[in-house]
Amino acid sequence: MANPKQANIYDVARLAKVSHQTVSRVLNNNPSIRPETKTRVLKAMESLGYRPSLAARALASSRSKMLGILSSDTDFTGPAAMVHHMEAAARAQGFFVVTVGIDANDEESVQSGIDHLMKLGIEGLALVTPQLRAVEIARAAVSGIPVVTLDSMYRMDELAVSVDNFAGGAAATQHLIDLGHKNIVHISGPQGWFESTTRAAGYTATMLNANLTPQIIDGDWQIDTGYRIGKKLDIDSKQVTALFIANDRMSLGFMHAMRQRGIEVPKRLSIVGFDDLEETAYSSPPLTTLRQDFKSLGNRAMNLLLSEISGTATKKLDRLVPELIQRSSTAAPPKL
Amino acid sequence: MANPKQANIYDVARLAKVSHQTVSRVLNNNPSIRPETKTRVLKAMESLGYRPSLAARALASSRSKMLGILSSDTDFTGPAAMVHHMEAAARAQGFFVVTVGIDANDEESVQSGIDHLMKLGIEGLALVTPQLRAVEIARAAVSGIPVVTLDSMYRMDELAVSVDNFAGGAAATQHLIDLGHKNIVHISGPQGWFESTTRAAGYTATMLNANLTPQIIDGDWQIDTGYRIGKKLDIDSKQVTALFIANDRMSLGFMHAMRQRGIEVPKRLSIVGFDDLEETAYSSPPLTTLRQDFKSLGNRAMNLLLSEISGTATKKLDRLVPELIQRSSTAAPPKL
DNA sequence: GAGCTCAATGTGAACGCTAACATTACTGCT
DNA sequence: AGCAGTAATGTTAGCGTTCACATTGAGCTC
Repeated sequence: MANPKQANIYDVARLAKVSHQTVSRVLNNNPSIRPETKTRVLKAMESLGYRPSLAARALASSRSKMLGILSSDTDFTGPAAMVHHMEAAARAQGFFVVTVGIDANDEESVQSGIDHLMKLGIEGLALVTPQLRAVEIARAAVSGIPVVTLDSMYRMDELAVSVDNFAGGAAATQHLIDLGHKNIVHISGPQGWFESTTRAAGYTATMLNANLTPQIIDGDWQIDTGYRIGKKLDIDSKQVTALFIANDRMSLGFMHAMRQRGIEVPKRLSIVGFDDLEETAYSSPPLTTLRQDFKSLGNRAMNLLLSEISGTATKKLDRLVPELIQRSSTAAPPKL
Repeated sequence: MANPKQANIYDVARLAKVSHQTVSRVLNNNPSIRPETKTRVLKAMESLGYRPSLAARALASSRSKMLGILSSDTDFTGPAAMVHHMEAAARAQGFFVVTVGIDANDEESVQSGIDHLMKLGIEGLALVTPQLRAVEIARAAVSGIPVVTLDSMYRMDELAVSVDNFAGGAAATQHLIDLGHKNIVHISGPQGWFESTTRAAGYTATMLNANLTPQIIDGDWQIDTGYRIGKKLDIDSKQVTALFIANDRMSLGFMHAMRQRGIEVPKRLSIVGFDDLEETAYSSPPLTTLRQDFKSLGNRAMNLLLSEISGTATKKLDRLVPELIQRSSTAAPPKL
């Protein structure tokens, strides 16, 4: 209970009647230590309430055990879940994670976030910033440590875990085509996001492949944007019967507009979202969407990074395919 | 561009033709340094690309510049937003934040999370874990550094920033009473959460004050629980006309059940939620709820913690009152 | 112009660990 | 018995800062 002063490695050594180096060996699980000695040292540590100083260790070994995560849009469920699971995975291996939230559209913010992390002497960095520009800045500012990107497809020679957004976009579109829809509109995410362009590309390719004409409306992920587009979209004269909307939040806003306009989903209009937010199963109607496994994404990314740090890396890229969750916002098209 | 070896304080000193201590003084903004000397040193740093070693500084000064956040339910918007803004506030003052995500219902998880942070030598800790038990464990395991709690009301002599959940619960209830409702049911959060009990207390007090009978159904924050309660709640024979539901997610689930049962909100039943999730404005119908300002909450908590660390603390407690956001899920009761 | 003060800077040690090399004490072999 | 070889442990020297104290020299007083 006494806490006059944190014990150091010498205090432990003295109590265990060994040299401080032996204590250090116990600390680092050096195999050439007699089990008997080891337990003696362990006991001494215990009785002194010894805690190794990370700072001293970092200074002497120049390994900080620190990892950085640069994350934008941390308030959203997806990034938050990824970051959360990355932290857990890192902690399981004794690493500390400093997460820095940035505004990915503000280069200054990205740069200062990176600087902050570099000051720390991180051993690895994870980028949870889908915006192209932010990734570029980060890559340029960082050298000498491995960098893993999540949810992006920037350069294939780097470490990356990505969702196969192309496949997701294609699956969404194909699902609607299979139901018999021909006039399918896509509301995309903002420019400059990997997810946006890739989902849109999956949509476009699938439409063309079925001899249908792609029609894309630019969105920006915001729920309100989905709502506003929904309010003014000319559905009848264009005979639109289905939409693939690039994320669930816009879909929720869009469906709200449909309710207000008295347009029935899925009777008149089918809708497919993307993300599988939790509330999406409880919306009116429950939304057909593509599920992303953020937990797995985070875990894989962190393990990639850790294995690169420890030099045991085998593969450098990992990719997850989103899964189509079919609910009641999609049905066969109406006869027009 | 060369990067043979990170320059240290002696390299800078040599180049600037001063002693290493003078460099250190420049680093720490010591006032007793001649401006002329200072710029010379600064220039030397610049040209060497010097970066002070945090580890060495921590070792020598025993100040780590590290802060810990212990956070449960990090995937949810509220905690995620708080953590995010706390990090930003800390970074603005040169601190590094390590956020550890825990399962607050698993004592083991709480304990190991704390241990992890203590190893780091954090200078302060923030608890974003509303569960009573987790806060207790944390308080017990930590000594010698300031601890701030968010969103809780554990011990009034500690640092804490809390939402006045009592006032929030009371406001929600009063709003329904003002509309003319008498038979108002409350669906609460889970046992063991500060928010749960306090919101329920605000409800109960307000009901009693109006000579009405409180009726509480136990919930657990989950959207599905709201749905299931909604599916089976006996509304007619009990002549329930309004509910105050302890959070928005349960409200969303509940309203979904109402739609399925063909019970109109707010015509037949008024509903008030709590949190003001973003999607809540776009639900069917848009939900009347109580808004919590997570950004402000996070900022205030961090500033409280930082001022305590630097010894400039003035006040120890801060409290925010949630704001009633009136939308279309509440109206006057029907004539039954 | 000797002595004093104070501002500006320098010196050496300490922080708690790891790295690299040194020493000890067994074991087994001839 | 003597010696090599090796398993187990010890010794010394940094790592890059800050801290406490020492030194220098210019400006002032009398």
